[in-house]
Amino acid sequence: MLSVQGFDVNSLTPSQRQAVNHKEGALLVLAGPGSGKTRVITQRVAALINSGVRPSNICAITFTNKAADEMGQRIRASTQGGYGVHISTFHSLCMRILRQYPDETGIKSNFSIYDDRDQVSSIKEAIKYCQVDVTNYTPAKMLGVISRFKNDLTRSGDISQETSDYFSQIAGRIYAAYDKVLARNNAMDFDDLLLKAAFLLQEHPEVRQQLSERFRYLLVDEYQDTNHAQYQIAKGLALAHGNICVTGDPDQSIYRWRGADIANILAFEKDWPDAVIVKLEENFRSSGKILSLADRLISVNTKRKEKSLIATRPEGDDVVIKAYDDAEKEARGVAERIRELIETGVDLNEIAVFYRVNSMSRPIEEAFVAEQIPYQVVRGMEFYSRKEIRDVLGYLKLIVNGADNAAFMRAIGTHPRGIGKTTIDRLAEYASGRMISLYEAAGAATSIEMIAKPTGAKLVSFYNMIEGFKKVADSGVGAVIESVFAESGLEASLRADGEKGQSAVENINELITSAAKYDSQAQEGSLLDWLQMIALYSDSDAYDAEVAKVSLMTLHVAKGLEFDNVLIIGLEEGLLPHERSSVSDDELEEERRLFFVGITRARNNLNIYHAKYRMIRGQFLRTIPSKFLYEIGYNPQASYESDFADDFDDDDSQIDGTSTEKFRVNELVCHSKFGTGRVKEFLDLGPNSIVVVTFNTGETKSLMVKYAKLTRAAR
DNA sequence: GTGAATCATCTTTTT
DNA sequence: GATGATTCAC
Repeated sequence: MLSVQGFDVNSLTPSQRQAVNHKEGALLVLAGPGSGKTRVITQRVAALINSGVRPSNICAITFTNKAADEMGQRIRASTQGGYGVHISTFHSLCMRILRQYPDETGIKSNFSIYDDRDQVSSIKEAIKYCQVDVTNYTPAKMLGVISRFKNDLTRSGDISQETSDYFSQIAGRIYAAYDKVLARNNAMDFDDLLLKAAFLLQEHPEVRQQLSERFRYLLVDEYQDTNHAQYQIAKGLALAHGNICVTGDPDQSIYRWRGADIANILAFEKDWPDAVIVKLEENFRSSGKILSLADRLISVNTKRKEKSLIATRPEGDDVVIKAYDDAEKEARGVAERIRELIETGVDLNEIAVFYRVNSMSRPIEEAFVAEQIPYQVVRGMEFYSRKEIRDVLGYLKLIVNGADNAAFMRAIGTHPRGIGKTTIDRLAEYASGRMISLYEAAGAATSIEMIAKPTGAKLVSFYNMIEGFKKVADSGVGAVIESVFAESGLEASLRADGEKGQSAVENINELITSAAKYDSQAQEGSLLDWLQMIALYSDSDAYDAEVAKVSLMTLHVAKGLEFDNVLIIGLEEGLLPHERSSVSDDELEEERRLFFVGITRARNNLNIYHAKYRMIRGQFLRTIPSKFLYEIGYNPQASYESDFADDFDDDDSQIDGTSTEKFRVNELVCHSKFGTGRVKEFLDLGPNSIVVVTFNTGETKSLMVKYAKLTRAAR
């Protein structure tokens, strides 16, 4: 009855059937969690194919590569010849489009795709070039600003140097400089893929025409998490025929910080006035008790279209909510709970642990190791961001794209080779003077006056080595990596590095194996194709749902997945909701949706934990239970008071021997870390009094008086 | 000029 | 508590 995998049309609800059978024109599927949304999309694609539409005329866009793979498998399972359907993420689709139209965009198709670390080094260069105060314009901040510009399809030239405020002017200049750095390196960041594709469609009607002839039916999953650029791309692709189907749930929008705009759902009805709207409100996934908890939580959000969650399953087990003393005990509690579940015959791959930030996986992992519970951490880019892997990729990117200075720096710095900072600085000076890449400059290094002849010879031999690799590149990706690894000196340097080097060697061997696999599967895969593919491939895509292991992941990664048993940890103020997101009501509502997403992943069994103390930035701090706990109808205070004294009173006096002070509202205070601030609220709880302070940095923090070491500001 | 060692900084979420 | 920038010793 619950089988979401099944494809028996007769088992569809009337709404689902309506969505599947609506083949021409615009369709908006508003679907709650567990409503069989992905099933509807998949079946709709199958229905299109079975009614005679050529698979290659269908384009389905998913949120992750993993989701794309799964959808592909399901479509192939339920159709004959479902192979030609284009299924990918927005980013992968845009990459392909950009490679297809180099003349229209002026982008050479061997571009590098920059990940976050390449971006940081590029933005640093841009900031330096602009000669602005580094403390006000930090790399992370500027990358965030630029990313928002790009996602809103604002180009650096669009930012007025006259009418904008001072910060925007500077940001605009840094944005322009950053663009120049990327262009010089023949590189694109993730946002560029979207932005350039969006403008390609906007400014070249003939391209738009060709693409809408190719993709006569467009489907977009997780539409609530599309940003403006993605919205324009989808609109542009469907403009000619209007066959566009999108599915989404505003209550599951958790990427607002990345530019996702729920307004896209509202705009859909305006853009496509004839759009049919289908609502899927029945939930086939979660037990009644889990669902009513989720409903209670999400109802607190005020900026939301009222939508009901209709349970179709029995009430089920009680949701377990528990407090532990600290993160270690919480982790042990998780492990114990999982042991219990295993004893009742639960499969390991039907258990997942969710948390707000990646660093929270560590105590859990330690507990699992101690308890011998097999697990997999599903993380963003774990494998490809390993140092040794990035080193190898540096060489490979340089082989494909000699203009990529970041790749040059990475490759030349993998291990000591007698070329140091001074030489690189001089090389960079020479290269920028002649408007050539570092790589080209290295090839001519012996004729650079500032560089000593023996050092210059080393640079030239590095250049010749890379040139040599180019010849190997035709014989397959695996082969290139093998020769790069052996001949660059990287292998020798790692092998001389003991145990640590040994594991690095193993990782690179794993890379070679996967590349060789790619060689044998891809029909005409080149090194360039492979590089651009893995740049958009994250480790969460490698997550294996079949393997007998418990899954650990952030709440963001959990979106779109489901498990029989779910454990969510760290329900504490500052963590969930996260302190960086608690500034505005909108952000708080997004945190609430994030928790909602986590809860609604669970089919049968849900466990929610929080710790009374947690190590934050190296400090052991007493926590405040998350307001979300109260919102789901649970009073954490009781568990806090009961055993607080036994466990911690002794330590308390050692942490801070001073007696509890009483602060008045509006009083000026000083904190060793956060600086000065003004008391906003004082909760007199005797020795456990809490003071809420708005600091001059703009942050508002709730602090336990006895730990915070607040002093009254003299004045 | 190079490479190791120390010091300081910051710490959300992801394609 | 990791990563990067800077200093320091050869």
